[in-house]
Amino acid sequence: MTTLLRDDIAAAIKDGLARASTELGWPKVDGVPIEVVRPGNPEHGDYASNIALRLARQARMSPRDIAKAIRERVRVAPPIAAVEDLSGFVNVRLDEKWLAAQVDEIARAGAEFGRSKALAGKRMQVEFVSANPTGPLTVANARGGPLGDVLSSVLEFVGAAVEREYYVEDTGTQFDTFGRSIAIRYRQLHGEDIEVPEDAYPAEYVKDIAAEIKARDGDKWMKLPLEAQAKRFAPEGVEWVLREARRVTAMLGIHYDTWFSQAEMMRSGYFEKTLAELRKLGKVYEKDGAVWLQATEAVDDKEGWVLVRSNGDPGYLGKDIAYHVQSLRERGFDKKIDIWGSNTHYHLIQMRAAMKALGLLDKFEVVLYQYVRFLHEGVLKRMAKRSGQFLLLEDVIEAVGKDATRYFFLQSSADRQLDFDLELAVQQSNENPVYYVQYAHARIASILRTAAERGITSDGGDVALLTEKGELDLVRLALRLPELVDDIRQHYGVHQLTTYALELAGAFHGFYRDHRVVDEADAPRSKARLRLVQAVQVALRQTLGLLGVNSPDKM
RNA sequence: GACCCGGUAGCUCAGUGGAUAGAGCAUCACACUACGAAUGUGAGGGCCGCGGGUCCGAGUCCCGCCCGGGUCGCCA
Repeated sequence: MTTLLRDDIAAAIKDGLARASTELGWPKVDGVPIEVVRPGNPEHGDYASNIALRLARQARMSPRDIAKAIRERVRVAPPIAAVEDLSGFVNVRLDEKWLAAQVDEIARAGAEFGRSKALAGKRMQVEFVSANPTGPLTVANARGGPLGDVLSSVLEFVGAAVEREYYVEDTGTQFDTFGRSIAIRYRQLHGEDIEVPEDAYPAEYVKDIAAEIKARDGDKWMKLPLEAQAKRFAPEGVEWVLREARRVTAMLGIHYDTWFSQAEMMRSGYFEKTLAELRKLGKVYEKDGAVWLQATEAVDDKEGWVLVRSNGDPGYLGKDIAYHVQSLRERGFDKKIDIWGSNTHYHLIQMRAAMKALGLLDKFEVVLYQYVRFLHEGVLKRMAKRSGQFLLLEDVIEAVGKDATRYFFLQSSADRQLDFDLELAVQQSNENPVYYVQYAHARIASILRTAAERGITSDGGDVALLTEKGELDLVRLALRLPELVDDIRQHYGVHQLTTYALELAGAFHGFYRDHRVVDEADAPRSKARLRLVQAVQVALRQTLGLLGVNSPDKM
């Protein structure tokens, strides 16, 4: 399957339109794309096009006449069985023999089903989570995990070479503060009466890190002044955090290709190089001893944003621009997709302005997800590492498992805010829709086992025997997966996969009720239906695979 | 004040400008001596926040307003 079914249908309609246009002497109607959708109402066929409605004004004809003229000229040949026109729509019905034959195609394709080469040859970097390396992963900053991981999987599925990247921000103020926080705890552990200042990280894990250092080195560092200790301990703290991040993301089934260090980027000289380029472009100015980027895209009254602080330290924006330039130029990615929390939306405005100035805007994409709050003592709260108030990702995974955790994050669109109630999540984990989908998969596996025990397999099954609506509707649904994957390639709405999984599983459960698959009295039909449920299983497995969720044969 | 996201069934949410707005949960009533009941069938439940506009057609696009969340730092 090299092209998408809907594209084939659209091409057939376009061909019909072209013929109608020449035969009837219509004015030129170039440039109008043929859109094809799956109508919600089955009476309207398998695909519908609104082309006649779109053309009506321009052609100064009634939509019905246009639709009729097109309908009469669309070539009817598999996969198309019939073309109808109704209220200005051109509706297409798929050929049922052709549909049945797709069962073999899908079952045979197996792990290849749904794949494409749409992005073959493209190198893409998907950067996600990348939380400040100053504490463990919380449910808030973890939301980017499943989003980024599944998007990466989909992009790979359509042929791209994808690198999953965790950007380690191991320079800057927060990094220094983290080191100082550890140093203070270290001193406290040695009996020093020193308070934790307000801007430090107060949480318990900071003590754990300090205790680890003490256990290993004793009072070896006590003679150093605080700032020197901070410098010494910050990288150790980051090591600890990254070790945790690696472990916990792995629990979620996420495996990064690169853990890219900001410090390393700074050492590469890219920061200065990028600054020089921006300066050359005339996008940079000096004020109050700092270096600023001109806010050409500003949506408010700001004139610019700081790239280098007046104390000489590189600012976050400057570093992030340089990091992106390095990824897209030196590291050679055709596209960099960042999965960011919505609190960075102002940063995104700044980044877009910078990327535009540098001519890299078309290679820079961001998926913003809204924040996750959590229920703490009955009250919804935002999480913040610096306030020491958060719900650990690890605790959630341990409570409800990897699959339910991933599914929870992937159910709603990134644009929607999530509220997390751990108690409720545990209580409801058995009702997580992921099990509904997995159950469909396991049920099919069970049917195949039972059939095999009774000496019936799908071998030699003739899918031409699949003629019932209930049977063919399953095929129709399965065939939607490649199109859905292509939608996600374009719009990044990975949550649609969970909706689809639910729909396919539901369709199968309904089919199961009405149709006996294994029937010793009718071996040919059994074989054909076994083939069918195998195809459904393939579609389910492919979908769950993209979601990073298991496809169990037994539950 | 400016900008971003959300407001759809009691709850949680789907819904690429199309034709009669969907699912899960919850409630009620049913269905296992049949391939897995973690299932299925049926019922009830909707001014798609409000008001304008564009369009042949608006839950979807535009404008205004209301409500909830977020952001606007020489932090990251």
